[in-house]
Amino acid sequence: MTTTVLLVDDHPVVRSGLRAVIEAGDALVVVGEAATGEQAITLAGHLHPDVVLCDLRLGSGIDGIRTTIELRALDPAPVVLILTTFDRDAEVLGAIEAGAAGYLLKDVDPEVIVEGIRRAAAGDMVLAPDLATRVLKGMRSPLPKLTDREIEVLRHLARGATNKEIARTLFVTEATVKSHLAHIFTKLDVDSRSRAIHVAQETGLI
Amino acid sequence: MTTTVLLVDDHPVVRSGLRAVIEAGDALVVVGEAATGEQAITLAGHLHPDVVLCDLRLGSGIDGIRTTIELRALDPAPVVLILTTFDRDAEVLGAIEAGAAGYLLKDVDPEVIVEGIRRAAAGDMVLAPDLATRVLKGMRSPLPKLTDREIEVLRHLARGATNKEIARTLFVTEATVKSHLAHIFTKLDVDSRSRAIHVAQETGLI
DNA sequence: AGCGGCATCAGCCATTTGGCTGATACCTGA
DNA sequence: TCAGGTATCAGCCAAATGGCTGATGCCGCT
Repeated sequence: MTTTVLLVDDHPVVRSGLRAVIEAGDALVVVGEAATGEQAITLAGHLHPDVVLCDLRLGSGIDGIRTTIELRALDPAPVVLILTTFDRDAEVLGAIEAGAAGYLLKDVDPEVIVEGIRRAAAGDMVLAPDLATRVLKGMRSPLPKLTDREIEVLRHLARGATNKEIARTLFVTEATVKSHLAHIFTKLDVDSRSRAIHVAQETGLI
Repeated sequence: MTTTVLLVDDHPVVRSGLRAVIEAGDALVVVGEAATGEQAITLAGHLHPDVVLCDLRLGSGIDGIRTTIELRALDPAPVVLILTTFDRDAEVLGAIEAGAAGYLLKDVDPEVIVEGIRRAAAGDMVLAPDLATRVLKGMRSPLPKLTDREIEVLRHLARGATNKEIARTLFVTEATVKSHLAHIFTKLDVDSRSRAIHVAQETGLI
């Protein structure tokens, strides 16, 4: 019984590499490739692959998490395995919550990827070893929930804007910006804008 | 006359993909693969490839620019073609200054990569279209040269450290840290730590 | 109708940060 | 030997930042 796989990655080169790696064995067969999340959803609806191997970052369109959610809503729902370069906490959790069966880092050896797909197809949870603890850690101290406005302020912060500049851009007073910042600092458990930026980038909040 | 190519990328999957893409035609042959810059330099010294296709980000070891410099110091020196996902100004310039014959973005189609290698091997300069203007723009305002100490301070800055913390870590007084920061700010043409962090990240300084 | 969350704003005050000027010491290369 | 770059430190001062307390209006949910 061969397992069918759909590849989703915005880089043609990576797709070629995955295809080469996956088809080197004979238990897996790549039935399709998609460059965007939208394409992946359409293709999966037609091809009914057993497993979808999906990059988290998909360029301009919808991201891997959104794609995962849509894929899992299909009937029959494919097993979704997330593949990515970075191991940001927020994204690990996001992917798992979205219904992904696991999470592989791109810098692992081919056989690990193949083995991951095999195990995911069998219904196992697949996590890169150094990620398992991270996920658990994340479970213990769930990501702080920032409001949309706070995220917006955070983005300006990360671009190096001063309170005054942020205030001007958002058409509010500096007092308001300071208020948002105070909340952000509390939620992120930091006490300076620099560290807030750092934490936000670390956890993938922005 | 076939052109020999050495692949340098820390992701096995990407190497597989590049190999598949490159060897699809018959004008190019991949003679080796390296996962790190150090490995690339050693291999290039033995294999004497015509072209080295090198990722800018190589994980933990030396980066693509450093690798380029070392490769260009070999005799005979291979043509170095930089491949990467991001089009950061600093890195474009850095790579060109380091002697790279060009710069390709990873998200292009296979044939563009093959064509790029062919042209680089022929002695052409290869720049992704949307990068040419960027390079020229960058030429006008060359990258500021920071000292080692300043880079060190900048890293701590980017991790959100206060002046006091940086001072403690580096075993100097706060006055010294402030002095370094003043120089950094002047060189980066900014006036706040947040913006310094942003510029440093944008330009790939850290 | 009331409660909680959110976005908005204000004032006060201590700390941090950044601009400026200037000094010492070391090292390297002309 | 001298100039220039680097790293180190100091003091002064203005501006930005962060902590605190508190207030208003809006919206959605119960």
